[in-house]
Amino acid sequence: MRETGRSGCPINLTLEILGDRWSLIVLRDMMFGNRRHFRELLAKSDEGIASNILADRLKRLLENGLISRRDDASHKQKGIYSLTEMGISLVPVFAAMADWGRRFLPVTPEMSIRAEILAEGGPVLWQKFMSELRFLHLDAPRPVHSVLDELTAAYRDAVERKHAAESEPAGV
Amino acid sequence: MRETGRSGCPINLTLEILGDRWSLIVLRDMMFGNRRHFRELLAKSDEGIASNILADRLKRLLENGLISRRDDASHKQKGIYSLTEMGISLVPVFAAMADWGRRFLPVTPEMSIRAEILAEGGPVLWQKFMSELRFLHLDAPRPVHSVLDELTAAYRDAVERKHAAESEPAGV
DNA sequence: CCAACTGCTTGCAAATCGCAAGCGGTTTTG
DNA sequence: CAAAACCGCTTGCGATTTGCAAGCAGTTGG
Repeated sequence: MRETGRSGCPINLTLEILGDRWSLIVLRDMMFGNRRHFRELLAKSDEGIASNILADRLKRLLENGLISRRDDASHKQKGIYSLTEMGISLVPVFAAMADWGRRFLPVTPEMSIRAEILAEGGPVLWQKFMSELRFLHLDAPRPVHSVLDELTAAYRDAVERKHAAESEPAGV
Repeated sequence: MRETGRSGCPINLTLEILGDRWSLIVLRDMMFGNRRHFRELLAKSDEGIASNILADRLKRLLENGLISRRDDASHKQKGIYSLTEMGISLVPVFAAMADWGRRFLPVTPEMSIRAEILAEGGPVLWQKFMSELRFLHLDAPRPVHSVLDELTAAYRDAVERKHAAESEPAGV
């Protein structure tokens, strides 16, 4: 996308790789939604990325070393995308961005519950989550506790509470 | 730039505001370089933003509440841009991005010294820095210690060391 | 055999980008 | 006090990127 390196500033270099509307969305879905196939990333996204954009971003993320790709043994056409250590290391960035977003932007409660947990858990929880991602995406041993399950369960609870509240008569 | 909100996810909403190549560059220069005028942001940037892009980004950042603008009393044409609390609160995001960039991308040593200090200082240092930014950009009282001076001094030392090394004969 | 699905590409109009020049006005300089 | 420099910001324009829809060859499951 961009070929001319402008400066050696770490923030600038980070933005040259991730500074667009979709790259971090793709990584978010891989990281927090455990979406590993093209179609999963394409269809199950709340934001609706276009297929050509997704293909382009996956290519760029591959080239930049944030993700890797291998063939799915059970399906000759499927490819499985995995986070690399470089991609997994973005957890603190996501945590900081999500915490900022939930404090200053009109987020929905059920979408911000995971950001809240990550903010409260702090770096200790982030490290646990990163260990789990190394198990899911690399060949690291399984950790004793699943942060992803915890986050997903909290999200589902929030969605259920929302639906329950919506089906109740107003004002109760 | 973008008008359709896609989802209430905090990461998505953050990217709708800041997910482009230049918005965070502008905020970085205001925050770490204390650049407050249009021309300062235009000319003294290592990356060379175009003037129309800068004007557009300043407008968007104003609309989204990340910065404010007031007239410069000493110069009828100048406007002074300041970070709001919303903008100052991006310090942890910058720290996380800068730390990630310096670990995985080909940064130059003198440009990454500040990222290193911020990473080592952790949240305690970030809070000190944010207090200083509230003094510089809002009407908060002056803090006892200047993190910005510390960062700037370290950066200048690194630049001087670099120039000294370059003027030496090779291999010494 | 066939419908559904796989990752991914193509075509195209619209939006955005980077670059250069310029604008009316203000401040500094000689 | 006039010329030069500077101020924030806009305009024009060609090149790139985006969003959207459709489609492709190959694979799988019923």
